[in-house]
Amino acid sequence: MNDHHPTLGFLLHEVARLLRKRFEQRARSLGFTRAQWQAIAYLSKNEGIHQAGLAELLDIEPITLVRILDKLAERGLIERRQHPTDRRTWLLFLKDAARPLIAAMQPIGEATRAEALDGVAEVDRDQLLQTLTRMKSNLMAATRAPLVEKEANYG
Amino acid sequence: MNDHHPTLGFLLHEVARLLRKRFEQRARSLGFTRAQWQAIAYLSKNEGIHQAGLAELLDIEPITLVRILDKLAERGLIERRQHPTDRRTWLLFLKDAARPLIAAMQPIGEATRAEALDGVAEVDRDQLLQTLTRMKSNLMAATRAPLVEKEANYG
DNA sequence: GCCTGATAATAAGCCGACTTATCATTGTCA
DNA sequence: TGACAATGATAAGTCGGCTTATTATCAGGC
Repeated sequence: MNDHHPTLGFLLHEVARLLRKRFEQRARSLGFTRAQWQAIAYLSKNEGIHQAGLAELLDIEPITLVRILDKLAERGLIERRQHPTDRRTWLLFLKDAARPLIAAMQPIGEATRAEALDGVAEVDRDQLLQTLTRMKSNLMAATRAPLVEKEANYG
Repeated sequence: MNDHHPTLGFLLHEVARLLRKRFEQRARSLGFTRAQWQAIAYLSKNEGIHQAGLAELLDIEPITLVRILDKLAERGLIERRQHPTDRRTWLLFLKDAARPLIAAMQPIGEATRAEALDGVAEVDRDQLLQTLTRMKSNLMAATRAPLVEKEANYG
């Protein structure tokens, strides 16, 4: 938190929030949310996956996914089927009702992205992706190895 | 949602979430959250502001701020005082208990940022800030002027 | 002076993220 | 083979966003 402009963290948080908000403004007419759409999108490329696996792909906690899937299942968009041998496990499948939605969502994502990146040069877009990807891997490494770290060691 | 790698929106969302999570891992010992810290930080530079004004600065909805302030007030970190003439309005002030926390938070923010940006060149950091700032203003403009737009006009 | 519209704060209720904990099941290995 | 650790799903409860709606109050115009 410097003088007047926010730090990188807050800025990133705000941009992500605005992007999400904008996406949802547009997607509302279709009647579901970014998180639901994301779950469907990933699932469409990985049918038959189990919940823990999908949560891993989405990089969210399993319990977060459970509730999203509950809603999608209620609405008849996905289906949980029993694993043939492991009775703890559910396998996930799209139902046909979900498929047209995938097609409908794509252009909304593209329009939102285009709007956000208006006036940003191609090279800078590439650079943005690169930098963010690096940050993501730094942070994933850091959050996994919780706190045996600089400040902990110094203290 | 392209083939295997996530779109910009999802990537941004993930990086922001990881950064937040990491910050909160570190700040937990101090006992408050990113949103609370952010409110305190902005407030420390704008004491005497009213709630609507602070919400505007933070770019969140007033009702979102109310709850954050409720918690901070419960813990004796901030104070709502009556406006001298306008009885609708509360003016916000930090209490002395909050001041040491500001000092404690700063290095946590810096450490988290440094960790996230490890291996990212100085120019690329600058570029990142610039691109994100541009995206933020694009999106703020877009979300304000809700939906009289491309897809709406074409339809 | 009074009505009407704007503004400040808040309530209610939804959503999706989290942590922590529980329960059933499975797999391992001594 | 039988105890125990690991794993899959879920529950409970918290947090911070949101939308929509309500209550007070203020400010202007007639």
